[in-house]
Amino acid sequence: MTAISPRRQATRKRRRAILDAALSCFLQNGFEAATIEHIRDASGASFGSIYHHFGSKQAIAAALYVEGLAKLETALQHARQDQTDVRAGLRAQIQAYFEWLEHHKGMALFLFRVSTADQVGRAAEQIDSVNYQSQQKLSDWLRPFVEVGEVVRMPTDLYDTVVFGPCSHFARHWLAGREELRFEDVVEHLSTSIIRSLCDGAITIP
Amino acid sequence: MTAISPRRQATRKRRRAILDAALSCFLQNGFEAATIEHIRDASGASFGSIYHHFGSKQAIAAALYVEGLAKLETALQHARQDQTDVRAGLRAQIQAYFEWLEHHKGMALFLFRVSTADQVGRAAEQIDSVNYQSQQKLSDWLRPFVEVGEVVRMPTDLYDTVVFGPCSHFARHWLAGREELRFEDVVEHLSTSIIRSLCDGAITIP
Amino acid sequence: MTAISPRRQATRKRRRAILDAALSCFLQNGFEAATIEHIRDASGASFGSIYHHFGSKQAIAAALYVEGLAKLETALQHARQDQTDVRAGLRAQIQAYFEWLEHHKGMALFLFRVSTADQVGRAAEQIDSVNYQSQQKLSDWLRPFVEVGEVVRMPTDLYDTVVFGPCSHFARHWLAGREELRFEDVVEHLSTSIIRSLCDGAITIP
Amino acid sequence: MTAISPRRQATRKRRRAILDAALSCFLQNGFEAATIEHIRDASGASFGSIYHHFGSKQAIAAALYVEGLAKLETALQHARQDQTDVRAGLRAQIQAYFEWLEHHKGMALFLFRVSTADQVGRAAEQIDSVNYQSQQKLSDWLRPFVEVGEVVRMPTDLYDTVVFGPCSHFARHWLAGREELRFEDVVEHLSTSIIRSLCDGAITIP
DNA sequence: TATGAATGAGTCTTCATTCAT
DNA sequence: TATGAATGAAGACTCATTCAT
Repeated sequence: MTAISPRRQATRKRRRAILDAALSCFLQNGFEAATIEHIRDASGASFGSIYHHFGSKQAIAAALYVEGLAKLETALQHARQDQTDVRAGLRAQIQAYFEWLEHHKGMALFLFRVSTADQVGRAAEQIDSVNYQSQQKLSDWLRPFVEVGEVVRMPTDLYDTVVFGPCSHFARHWLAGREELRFEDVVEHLSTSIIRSLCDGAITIP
Repeated sequence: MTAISPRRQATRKRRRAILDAALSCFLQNGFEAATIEHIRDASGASFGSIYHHFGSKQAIAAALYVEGLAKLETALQHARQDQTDVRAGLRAQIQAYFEWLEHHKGMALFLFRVSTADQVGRAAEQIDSVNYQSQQKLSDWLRPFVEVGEVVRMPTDLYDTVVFGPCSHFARHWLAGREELRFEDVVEHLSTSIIRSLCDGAITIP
Repeated sequence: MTAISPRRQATRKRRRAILDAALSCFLQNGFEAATIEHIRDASGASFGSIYHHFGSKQAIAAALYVEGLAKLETALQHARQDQTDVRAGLRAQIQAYFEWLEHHKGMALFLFRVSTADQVGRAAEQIDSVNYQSQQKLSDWLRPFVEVGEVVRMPTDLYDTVVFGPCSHFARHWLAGREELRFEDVVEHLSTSIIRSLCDGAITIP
Repeated sequence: MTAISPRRQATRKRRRAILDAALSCFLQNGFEAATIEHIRDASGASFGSIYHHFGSKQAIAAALYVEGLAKLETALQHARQDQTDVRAGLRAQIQAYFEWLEHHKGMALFLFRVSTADQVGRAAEQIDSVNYQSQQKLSDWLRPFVEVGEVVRMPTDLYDTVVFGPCSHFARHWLAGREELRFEDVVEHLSTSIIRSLCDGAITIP
């Protein structure tokens, strides 16, 4: 529909190339160890071009982070969509979470690293905001089930903790290569465990 | 009892001062951004002295990490000790975990950062090992309860995930200043939730 | 009279905008620190446009310098014009000098800076020439008075020194914000002082 | 008397070498064009050493400026010392001024450049202060003569302007190679002119 | 053991200028 | 004429580490 000028098109490609190269470089040896020169070589762009588009190394990482988290969030959103059964919905989200991780290992590793990084600096607010929104979406989806008593009531913030706490904990170890369990088993066990922690014993409407 | 020579005493003090200064510096702007010069200024030691005692910046961080994790592990061990009731035992550990965090915020933050850092380098093995042992101790404590059917049976690795996944997830956010819930409430809710996920529905010997 | 094509008109406006923006930028942090990008942002022109009109950063500064010095020279010329009394004439020039400075602080500061700059480069000759002409005009105006003995005879070059040396010296300090004297007082004192140094004791035709 | 440790001695030499090299480099093509690498090559110090001792390129220039101005000030002080006759005293100072310039052309040029520079930044206060003190010393010396009516009374700040305004004005041109007058003549003419502007017509005690 | 001057490879970033559209 | 993406050489500055005293 919307015609995109070839100029714009080229710009977009450049940004993409830089982001991809940067992710690869950051994963190789970490953010600090990655140099703009590496990114330049990997992306085919020039120093000037990189700075023209992003302004700083930090900014590249931030852009990458926001993009990655948005994609993960989208995957979760898809899994949640149209789920009318809590248990099935939770299971679907957990499965989607691990599937996304499996298919985007690099980005996933990057997300974990950045989220605990000490040097997000200027980008911190932006990142906090994305995190917060993500948390909200889960609790929004759960609310109706809480209202009808199918899910235990607790402070809103904690739903994210209870659902994705175990998932991310395991994922960190797994991405670091410290786990060798079969993926399906983990999804199965954690789903069961998480569902139990949220739904069992909740007042069920008879 | 053991008489400590004043020489040894002084050495110990120096090391302590350097470690404390280093932790403070690492927390300020992160490991990479912290410079030996900052640590020197904060500790009162000289370049030479710092290198005499630790040999490298990495080594300071490693020493700090091992020390911190050991202390946390000790706290958990204390909480587990002599607990014969699973639920009470789990609750005690979770409470101990959060209490320790509350009293050692700086160190806790540092531990989280290092554990996901991309540049642990030489210290990686050491760190992995400490992590692994910590995981084992929890599952060792749980085993008897699993045997008697009070706790759900699942792959050994996952107990750590199910118990400390939610705790650490919340703790990360809390340490980053993104949470404002009362501490007791969190312990209460998470304990209940975790216990439910592990114990409820398990075959209880009548 | 002369009809100016709208094309020309636009061009002139652009040049003006760029020059004004450039002066402002140069004053902000100095010639070196000012970037074409700053000038672009301040002028509303694009990189390409700026280079189309001026060709280089140096050239912008040179254009600005020549324009400024010409204006100052014009002001002095006006003050000199038709003055048949040395003392009144000197006083008028000194007053004109300070008045111009007061009304063109930015440009004045810029002129001082460029005139002592170490990097005038290509524009050096042009600048020297303008300076030289200015010096000549003063001594030309003084010559008749020297001939009749109303003004002390000294090497031609020194008249500029004796008259504008004190003025510019004070002006530098004043523009740098290091002086708080009332303007009229300074003009008064310096005029008196300068006139005395040039005229008193000169052989007056009875 | 005071024994200086060889360590201190070496440090002093290093600083000296760096300052000398820097002055030479700054004069070559100006402050901006001079690179730390040039200074390193010219001084024999390393990058690190230069930064260890001065911290920044700016700081080197500032140190150089303060040192230079202090030396000039000392020369003037010497000239003033024990002068009980205003005219002789003024003449001595003016002569000292030009002699110092002649023997320290490089430093003199540097002083002029820095004093009108636009990028003194952090060092600005320090420089202002030195300038101010220099001004004060002249007016302090003149005060007694003003009191007895041998020198015209005017705002304190203006004495510096009236005396050194013409001198520095001429010196700038001369250092820039735009003047070819014999030195003694200039001193002679300017002294006479300045003395006349300050002393003639002043109420002389009969 | 303590001190702090010295080292120098390595980084990020800047910026005047060009040129295809 | 206008635009702004691209270029890439160049430079200031950093910092872990060493070592003579």
